[in-house]
Amino acid sequence: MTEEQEVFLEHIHKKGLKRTAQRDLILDVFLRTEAHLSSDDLYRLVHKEDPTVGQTTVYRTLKLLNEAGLAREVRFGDGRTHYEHNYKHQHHDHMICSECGKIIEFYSAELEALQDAMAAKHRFEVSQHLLRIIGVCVECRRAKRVTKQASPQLRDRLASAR
Amino acid sequence: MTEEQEVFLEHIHKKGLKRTAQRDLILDVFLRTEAHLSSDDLYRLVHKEDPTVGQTTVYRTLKLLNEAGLAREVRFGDGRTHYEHNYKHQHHDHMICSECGKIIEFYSAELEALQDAMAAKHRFEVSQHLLRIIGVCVECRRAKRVTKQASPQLRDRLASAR
DNA sequence: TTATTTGCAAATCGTTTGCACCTTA
DNA sequence: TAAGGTGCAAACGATTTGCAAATAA
Repeated sequence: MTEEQEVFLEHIHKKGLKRTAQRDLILDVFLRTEAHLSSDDLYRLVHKEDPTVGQTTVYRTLKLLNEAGLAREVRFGDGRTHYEHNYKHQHHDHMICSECGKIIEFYSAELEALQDAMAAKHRFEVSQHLLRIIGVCVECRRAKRVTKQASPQLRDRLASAR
Repeated sequence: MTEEQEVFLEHIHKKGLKRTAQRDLILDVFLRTEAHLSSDDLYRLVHKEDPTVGQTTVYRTLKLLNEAGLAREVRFGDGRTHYEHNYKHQHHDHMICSECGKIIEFYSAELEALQDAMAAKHRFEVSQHLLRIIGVCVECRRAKRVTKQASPQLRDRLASAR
C-alpha cells in the first residue's frame, strides 16, 4: 500500500464514501503516469486495463483525487482540464511550447517571493498562484531555424514528421 | 474618430474585410466599458443599445478586436473567456478575490525580468506570459474578521448582504 | 439492508459553424 | 455585382446530471 493510497482511503473514509475497484484502478493508473493528463487521456489508459469503466467515473474520481490533495487541476487554456501529481510534489510553474505542446516545469524561489511581496503590497491574502509562460522551446526553435534554410523537399519532410 | 477606431479600420482594411454598423457599435460599447467582459457580458450591453445584434456577431467581433490588438483574451479558469482593453495598455497581471470576484491589476518590472530570466535559462523563447494570484482581498478579509467575532445575528445580516 | 457508486444517455455551458438572406465596397 | 457579414438554429466538445441497476459497508 503506497502512501498515496493511504491518503486516498483516509479521504474516502472521512467523507463517508466507499472504496471501489474502479477508484482503486483509476488512482493506480494516475499514479503510474507521470504527465499532465486530461480526464479523457486518463480514461483511455484506464479503459485499456478495464474496458467496463466509464468516462463519468473517471471525471468523478479525478475530482475526488483533487479534493484529497493527490491531484492538482491545471488549466492550460485549451479548454480541457488537466491533472498533475500533487502529493509531496513541490509547487511549480509551467512553460508551454506553442509549437509542440511540450510542458516544462520550473520553480524559482525569487519568483515566489516577489509574487508574495506584490500580494502583500495590495494587502491580498494569497491562496494560490499560477504562472504560465507560453513560447517556443529550444528544440522547436532549432527546427524552425533549419526549416528556414532548408530546401523545399527537406521542409516537407520535416513538416510531415511532426 | 478615436485612435482605437482607426486601428480597427486599418485592420479591417488590411484583411480585406468590411466595416459594418454592428462592428462599430460593438467596438464602441467595448471601449466605453472598463472591465473584464465576457462575450456574453458585452452581448447584453450591446443588446440594450441595439436588440437586433446577435450573440454570434459579438463572438466574431471580439476575435477581430483581439487580432487587431485592441482587446486581449484572458481566461480566469471559470470556463468563459474574458476580454480586456489592450491598446496602449501596458501588460499586467491579475489578483482575483475568491470571495467577491474582484480583480486587481498589477505590474512588476522585477517579476517580468525574473520570468524572462527563467525562460532564458531553459532557452525558451517567450511569446506571452500569464500570472494569476488567487486569494482574498483586503475588504473581504476585513469582512471575514468581523464575521468571526460577530454575533450570529450580525453574521446572518452580513451573509445575506453579499 | 441501506447508502453510495456505477455507467449510460440526456442535459448543460460556452463557443463555433452551416446556411439562406442582407450589406458593403 | 461580388465578396463579406449577419442572425438563427444546429453542431460542438468538455463536463455534469438524472436515473435505474449494482455494490460496498
